[in-house]
Amino acid sequence: MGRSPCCDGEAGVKKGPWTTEEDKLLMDYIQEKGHGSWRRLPKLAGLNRCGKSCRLRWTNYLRPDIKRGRFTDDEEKLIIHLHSLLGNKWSSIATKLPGRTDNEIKNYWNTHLRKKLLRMGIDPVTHRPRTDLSMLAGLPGLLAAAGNFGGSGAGTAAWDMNALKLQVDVAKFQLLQGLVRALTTAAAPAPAPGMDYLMELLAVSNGGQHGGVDQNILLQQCQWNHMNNLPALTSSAPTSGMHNISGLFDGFSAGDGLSSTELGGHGGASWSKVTVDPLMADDIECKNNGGGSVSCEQTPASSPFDGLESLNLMDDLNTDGGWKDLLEQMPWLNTSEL
DNA sequence: AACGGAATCAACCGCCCTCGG
DNA sequence: CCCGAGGGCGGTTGATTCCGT
Repeated sequence: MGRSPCCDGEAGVKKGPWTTEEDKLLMDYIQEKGHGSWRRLPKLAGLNRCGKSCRLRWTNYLRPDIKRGRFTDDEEKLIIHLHSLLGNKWSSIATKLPGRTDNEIKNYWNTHLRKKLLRMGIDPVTHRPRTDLSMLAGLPGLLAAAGNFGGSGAGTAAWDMNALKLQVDVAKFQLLQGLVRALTTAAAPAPAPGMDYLMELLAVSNGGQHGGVDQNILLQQCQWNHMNNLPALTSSAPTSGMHNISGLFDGFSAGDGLSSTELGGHGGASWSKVTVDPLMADDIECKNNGGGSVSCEQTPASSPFDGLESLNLMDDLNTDGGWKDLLEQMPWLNTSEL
């Protein structure tokens, strides 16, 4: 089809920043007569601008229902979540944030959120850990060196917190999270061997300090009982928007750098193949099969997001013999749910 | 105080889609 | 069905502001 002829060949049409006089002319005209045809509007309103420029100025700046000022935490989380589902569909995302324009959201994403995710080790395109799985190769060695995993109870050997801090990244964090979840639900002898150590690693990887993560919250998040402790990834009604979605982040926003989107949205989904889709809002059915085994069914064929959040931890584990070896030291651990 | 680089965001560009003739 | 006008969208630019040195 080619380019629109709009604004082409209109020599002498003004470009650049709008003056207050121009703003007033545009506001007055639209408020009195509506915008009608954008192409004809500039002439009728007495503006030396192209229609497209007028439309942009109105929709992104002059419209009376535009909300100004900082994005709230809830808005920020909603944008991240919607972006994980919709990608760069800024106009679609904007429809879920009343008063915000697609341009504003796009700018905010590019200047703040994208960088924030990158800093957290999350790929802003895929919303998954920037997983260079080769990085994981060293972890079993780390574990072996640091603690006495296969043997008698929690590891007690001295280990270098700072070295671990450097080496345990977000991807590892998620695998560790998986292990902890498995540990908490398997029919393990009590106390679960290695549990303390893994919790310690998680704390380190999440902030370098024991207090980096509320371990009770983490434990809750990791437990696998009837899936009741999973965040409310879906609801059976058209999502109540902010409320429902912000629930995904409960308990994980306290300045630790990782929200439960990362913990629950990715980690959780990776276990259960739950499709995280508040827009489609399909029901999910989970069945407790006993013995820590839970099966879930969802994903209507029509969902455009089928499989979007699916990721099989076992694939990751199988790519690395070291992890296999590690798991073999925990024979009581049922990995079938991974 | 001056400077330079980084961050911000309004505005523009160009492609795509829809719809009516 | 074809074509073109009009509008919408996502990507990019560049002027301005902020911030560290």
